[in-house]
Amino acid sequence: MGYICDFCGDQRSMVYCRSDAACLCLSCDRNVHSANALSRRHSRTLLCERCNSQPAFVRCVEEKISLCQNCDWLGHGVSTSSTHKRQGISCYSGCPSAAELSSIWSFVLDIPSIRESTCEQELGLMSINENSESVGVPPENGNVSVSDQVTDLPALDRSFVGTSSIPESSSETRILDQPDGPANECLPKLYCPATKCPALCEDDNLYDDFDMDEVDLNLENYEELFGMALSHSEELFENGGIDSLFGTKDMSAGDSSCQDAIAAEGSSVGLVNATQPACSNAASADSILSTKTEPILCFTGRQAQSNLSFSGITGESSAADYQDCGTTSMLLMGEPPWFAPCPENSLQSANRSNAVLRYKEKKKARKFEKQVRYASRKARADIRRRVKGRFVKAGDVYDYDPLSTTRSC
DNA sequence: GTTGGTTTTCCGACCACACGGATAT
DNA sequence: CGATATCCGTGTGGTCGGAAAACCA
Repeated sequence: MGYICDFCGDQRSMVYCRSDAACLCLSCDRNVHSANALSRRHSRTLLCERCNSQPAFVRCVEEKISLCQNCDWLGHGVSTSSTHKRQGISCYSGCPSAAELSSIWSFVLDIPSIRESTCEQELGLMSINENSESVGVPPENGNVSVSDQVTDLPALDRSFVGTSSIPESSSETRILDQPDGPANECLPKLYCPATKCPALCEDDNLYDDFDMDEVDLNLENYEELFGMALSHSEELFENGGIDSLFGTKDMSAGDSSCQDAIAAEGSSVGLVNATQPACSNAASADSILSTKTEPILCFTGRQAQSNLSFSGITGESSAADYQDCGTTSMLLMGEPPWFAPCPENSLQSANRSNAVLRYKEKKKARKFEKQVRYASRKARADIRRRVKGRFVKAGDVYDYDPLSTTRSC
């Protein structure tokens, strides 16, 4: 596993894609993730150079090696090597060029295959899910931000390995500890711990059953259904919280993405509302984490409600995703969702009904594309002869031949 | 508004067999 | 300990049939 590219099986794998759970060489990474807009959004990071199977999240400056959390812990948890300087490794999406990769990972200049990487035509499509604050955004590269900040990762980072506690990175602490104020209101919006460091959640079984890719989190549906936080928050209060939302009959089991999406959003609104009066200290915030919605959505509250942070579940979700979601963004911005009731409730109700209608239509038209895991098997199945749709033994009579559409009987 | 019959939609099961992972040698 | 052989579970698509939903009188 690992080391050799999962796609071509030839080149040495360099990056890890969480969405595909695949180790890829740079060439295949570029090819695979330039296929379409969705694949471009896959969050990738360097592959751990020690175990060659997990995404790296730090670069040991002393040893010049990229390590996943586990290997970092094994290598730096004890002995004198624990004092090694380590540099956070950024995730990226899109199709970065060699220059862009070099800009975010200065150390990759040591790796010839990256120097050789070319994808100039895709310049500007890369986005970096940064481990630390952005320090510059080259105009020609849009949403690329760069940081080579070297940090000493505190022992605290390792303490949650194998536990179900919520990861708390140093950067998180840095953000959350900042004083409240207008200048900081935007920080939670940009902050997404799981995105910044996939490895932080990698060992956390808490998230094993939740995969953003699988549920295809559709933020557009959020806005359709939850465009008005007020009406929903009121409904949640009236109906006793998120359970009523989970029981919505409109949400068929097959449409798990919408269900999960709504669950996530509903949880965010509902929980914030329901717990807001008591959510003024760390203890109350922690209590949120113990609710049954924990696997779906995590909150990391530290100080006041304005510091409530939205924590993504997997590295796949990016800050940009949340920026797309008006309601969530509002929460992230620290604005109280329980703002004064609007006198135009009837109008909002009508709008909401329209939104639900649009959602239903959209849902009806929606088709889940089957994902083929093994192209070779598909190729074989495509040419196999059948009888009434069933495969038949080679040489037996058949009534359908995909190749010639002829019949033997 | 309710009921019963008809039509439409949805979804799981079925088939053979190459492939890949696990295990044994 | 690595290489090879063997075993066994998995996945693939078109069609069918039953269940559920939708529709209509």
